Amino acid sequence: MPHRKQSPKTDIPPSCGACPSFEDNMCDALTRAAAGRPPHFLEPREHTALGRRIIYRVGGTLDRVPVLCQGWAATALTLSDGRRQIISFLLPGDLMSSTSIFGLPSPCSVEAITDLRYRTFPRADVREAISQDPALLAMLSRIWADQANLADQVAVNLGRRGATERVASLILRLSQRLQKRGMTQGQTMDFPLRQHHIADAAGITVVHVGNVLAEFRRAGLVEINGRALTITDPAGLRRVVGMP
Amino acid sequence: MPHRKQSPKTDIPPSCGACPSFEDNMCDALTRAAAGRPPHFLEPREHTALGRRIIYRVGGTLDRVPVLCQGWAATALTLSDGRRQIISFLLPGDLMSSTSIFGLPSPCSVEAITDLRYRTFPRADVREAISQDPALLAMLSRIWADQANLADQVAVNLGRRGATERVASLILRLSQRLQKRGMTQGQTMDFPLRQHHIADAAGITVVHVGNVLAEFRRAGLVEINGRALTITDPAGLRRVVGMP
DNA sequence: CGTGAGCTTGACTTGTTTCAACCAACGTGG
DNA sequence: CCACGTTGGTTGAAACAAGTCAAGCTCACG
Repeated sequence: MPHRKQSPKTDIPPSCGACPSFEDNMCDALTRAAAGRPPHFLEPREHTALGRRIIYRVGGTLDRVPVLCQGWAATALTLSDGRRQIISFLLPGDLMSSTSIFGLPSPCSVEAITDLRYRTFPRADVREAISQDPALLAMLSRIWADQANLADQVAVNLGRRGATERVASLILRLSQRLQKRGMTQGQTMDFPLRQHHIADAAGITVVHVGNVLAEFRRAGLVEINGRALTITDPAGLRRVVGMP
Repeated sequence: MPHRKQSPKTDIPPSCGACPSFEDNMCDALTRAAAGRPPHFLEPREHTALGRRIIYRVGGTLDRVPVLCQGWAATALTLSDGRRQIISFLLPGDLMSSTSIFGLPSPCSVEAITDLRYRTFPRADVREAISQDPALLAMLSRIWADQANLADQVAVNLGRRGATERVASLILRLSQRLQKRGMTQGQTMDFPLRQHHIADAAGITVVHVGNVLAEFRRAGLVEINGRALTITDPAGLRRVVGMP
């Protein structure tokens, strides 16, 4: 049979620490919250996953709270006829399922884009830590608010903007989030997304994504080489989405 | 100058109690949480607002937590060039701004559709009640999960469905939410939305909304008379959104 | 070397927007 | 009371954005 292997030559380095440090990194916060507690309280479990794999299915409940440490993932929803919408991209340091904290069913599936490394914390411990530590609750509320904010932006994008605006805003938003994590080199960043990821996130077809990106390249706005993306004209790109 | 009056012949009845009782009604929950507490703890303030008025602006912070008791409102985001996206419709019993609980800036504006009655609770008290009562925290988490769920559905709708599907799913979702509140009479419900509200929520133009609704009427799916909407063929409408 | 995943390009079709005119209902102010 | 302006809805024709279909390309893998 033809090649079914998912991600051939990858070796995932061991242990956290690759998890970038930034405001509201749950991995950091929970690890710190475990200090001075009984031995196995909040003890994380380490996991890895291959690219393109579905990690959590929609509607499922988890008894551990997962935090992404390395690699890119996406949360998505698929209609019965196969149409797919990517709700958000998960970057290192992101909580992978906020509903898991309260044992509620997940509203969307989580899928690996690249090979991943992630940790899971026992739900009961997380819940206890949150209800005892006001700072943790405040952080959780900031994460919630952030997600709501993002969801609202996604809604305006999908509902009220054209294809070029959507793709531009997607790239800009990713760039900002990566910058916060110190994962950019100047205007260049690691960019493992295939065009079909962009299509499913922007709510347009793969073919059209190709056209839009080609247009951007011709206009000297962005440059994509292999798995790296460079924003050659940040101001121009921002002008595309109407944010001068 | 011509008539600037907003809602001519409305009289808003006094006091809560119109607030429908259903799972996760914050108004109820907070009122119950105030029982057996010092006199002014969690004491609500009553408010009214006229239809079409903006109640809270995007980016603002509130020191009181608002809960809608009567009437319909919408949360919306407007682009600099005037394009508008309605994120969600607020129905009686809904928390009007979940970020207000933690004093975080609102990601969207809140606008009255009909004349409204709503109550606000002091933020500090709400926060204290939540951190002391696990049941309240659990309820908040359910509300938040519900909103995330809704946001995800909105994203699929806007990103991956056509106009007719979007409008149908909008009507169905509203009908379900009203049913939960006991605000429907059979398949008929009070429906104060104008076509431009539907347009801004579904991410299409007013003209096109008119076309889609006319098509629904011709197909015998829904009937709109004045301010009442009847789903004449629920199964048929569900079939439109691909949910048999 | 063969295969499949991913990207590019072009021609054609479809869905949605835009523009425009028109009507009905309603309040308002002369 | 009537004439007027506004809001909300309806309809049709033309313009446009995006989708679909199809072919050809590269490249990494097995």
